Amino acid sequence: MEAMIDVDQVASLAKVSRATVSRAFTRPDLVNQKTRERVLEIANQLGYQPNQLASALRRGQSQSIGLIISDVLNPGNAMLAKGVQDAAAKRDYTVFMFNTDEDSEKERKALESLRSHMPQGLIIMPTAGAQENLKLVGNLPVIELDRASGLKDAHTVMVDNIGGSRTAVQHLTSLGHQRIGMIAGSFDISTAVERHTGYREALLEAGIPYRDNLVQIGNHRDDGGRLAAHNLLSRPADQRPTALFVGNNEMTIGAIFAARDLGLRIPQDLSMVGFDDSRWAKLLQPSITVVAQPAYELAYLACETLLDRLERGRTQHPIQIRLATNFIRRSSTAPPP
Amino acid sequence: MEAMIDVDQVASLAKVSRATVSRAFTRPDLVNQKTRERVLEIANQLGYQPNQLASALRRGQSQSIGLIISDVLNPGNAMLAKGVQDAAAKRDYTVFMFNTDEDSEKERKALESLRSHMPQGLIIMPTAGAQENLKLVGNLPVIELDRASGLKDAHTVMVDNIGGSRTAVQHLTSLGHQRIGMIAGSFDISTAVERHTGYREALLEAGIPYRDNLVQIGNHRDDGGRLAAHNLLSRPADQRPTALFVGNNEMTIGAIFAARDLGLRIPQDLSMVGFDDSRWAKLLQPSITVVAQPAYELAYLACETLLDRLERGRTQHPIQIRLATNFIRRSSTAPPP
DNA sequence: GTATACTTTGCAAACGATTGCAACTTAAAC
DNA sequence: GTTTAAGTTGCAATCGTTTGCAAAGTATAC
Repeated sequence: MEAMIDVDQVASLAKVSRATVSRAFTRPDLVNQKTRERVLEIANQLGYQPNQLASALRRGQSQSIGLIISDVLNPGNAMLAKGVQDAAAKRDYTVFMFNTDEDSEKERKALESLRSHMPQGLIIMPTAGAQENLKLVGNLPVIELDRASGLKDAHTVMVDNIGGSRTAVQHLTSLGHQRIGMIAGSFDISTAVERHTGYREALLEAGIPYRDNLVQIGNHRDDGGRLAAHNLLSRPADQRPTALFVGNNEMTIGAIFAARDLGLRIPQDLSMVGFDDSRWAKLLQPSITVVAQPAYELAYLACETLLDRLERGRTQHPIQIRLATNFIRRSSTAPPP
Repeated sequence: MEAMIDVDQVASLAKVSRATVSRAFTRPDLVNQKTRERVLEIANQLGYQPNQLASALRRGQSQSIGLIISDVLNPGNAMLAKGVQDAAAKRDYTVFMFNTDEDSEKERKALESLRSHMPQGLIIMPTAGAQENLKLVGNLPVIELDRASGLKDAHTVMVDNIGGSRTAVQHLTSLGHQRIGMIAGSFDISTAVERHTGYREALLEAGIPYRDNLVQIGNHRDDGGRLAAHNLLSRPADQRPTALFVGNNEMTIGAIFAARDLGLRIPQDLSMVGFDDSRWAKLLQPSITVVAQPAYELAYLACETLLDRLERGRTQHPIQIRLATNFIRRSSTAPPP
């Protein structure tokens, strides 16, 4: 940064004290209209801007928040990042973003790094190790986004995973499917558990017995989805599921590849519903039926909630918000063969 | 943040001065081995971590950099963000990220906001207004990523757009195409100009006259691509291009939709090559031939270059790096009908 | 023993803002 | 005119570090 200009330079040019300059910026009501204009004018000419670092240090408010997500490369997460950024920017906060890649150790490092920057709050998509890791940040206001760490009294902003899954599976049962497979995420993540619960509930509701061997756990990435789908789909035709419900977007890609590998046509031979909408879901032929999440709104809301909490003070009870999902029927589902 | 522990608390418990505690962390060589261990031990017990704000203020080094990209929702940009983040994290810098959405006004605001946080450097994917906006940050070390603002002596890290486009169009001409259309980005962005240049060069090389009416300018988004493609593809068969080269990933989506709208089969009726690889390009049937960019490496390199420059001091001459693109032939190209 | 060099420590002044307090100015009330 | 209140300003301490400088301690050489 070039030779920074500080309050004193503005002050001396405006022939006032350092204090008055500061107040001209932060407490307009406390300084005479005329003086204030003069100060602002000079500050502007000099290109003066208060040093956020110094200000933050003195006031104990950094005007920034932390954002920890699993991986911006996942479009859903990118959406979350954007939502948080936009909401923060609107209220003049800046955000420090970190990626964990689903790795608790990276999460810990991120939290350590974050801590020293004195954020005023944190929005986090917790990894499996978050309960432990979050101790690091003491009583920093935290909002858990998209999933829950399991921490008691946590503030959470999530979607209705159970309801979303149930709708998806209801759609399949109502088409007449009986053998519906699921590719779930690993159960140390709350969303995976909830989506699986929704699947069970919908089956129950339709009077279809739940069968363990129709559920495969994947690693949340496409290769995991492909493996899991292979496992389910390479069974003899009378045991093979006629429909697949996949727990997240990346694994859905894997499942599609698996179906192609095995020469199964969607939706004639196999119906498919994924969780999370995406660019390609709409673009593929057939386009993929999905449970869409309001990711942007979710993140925006989480951030607003956090900032409200910061500015208006603590709330008594933990805030727990659930947003509804949106079922989008496309062309990847049909009655069973 | 909970009641923060500061140097003084550690100091008094360790029975040393504030200065020694500080040095135990930052200048290990200047403090006695034994003392140092004791201090660190106590600091650890207390969960002490130096306040980055205070440290940054005193040292005049914030240990952070700014990152301004156009839109993290674009997977290519998300990749850039990730690359920068990873490179920065590895060297203990944190990054402030802002999105401009290609809007110069947002860019200006981002720069203002950034400035007050005293970053030590900036990596920016400049908008059309960047030349003007960048004046705001004085002589802050800047690296332009992915495209050039046009500023004299700027440091840039970009891909070989001309070469990449040329290869793509050469591929088309070698298949026998004569009427090759292009959907270009708007020419106030350097990449759009360069990609168009590559297109011209390849045509020239193949002895095919350049025709202005085969080039359409799109708005970089899918709707722009769709519109532009409609314009080119709805011409009578003997004037309609038999192949399309599209200047970025989003517009390629639009072009694909347009082809579908018009009932043109890819690649039988129309060959298509896009710039930028993506999830869906591989997934679609037919899969799309593309010019892939090493986005992650590009960003990683840009960040390392910036940090080197910060730590090793100014370089004499502006750094200008070009990385090669990677042509990936898939199934969307074939000889003309 | 003293002189010399080298480690190791502490003191106190920065960094650039904000803010409680007190002093001063001006206007209003009587 | 004096008293009182409200509106403006400045002084100086403070936020939590880092660091130049000098003092103190320790080791080595003579």
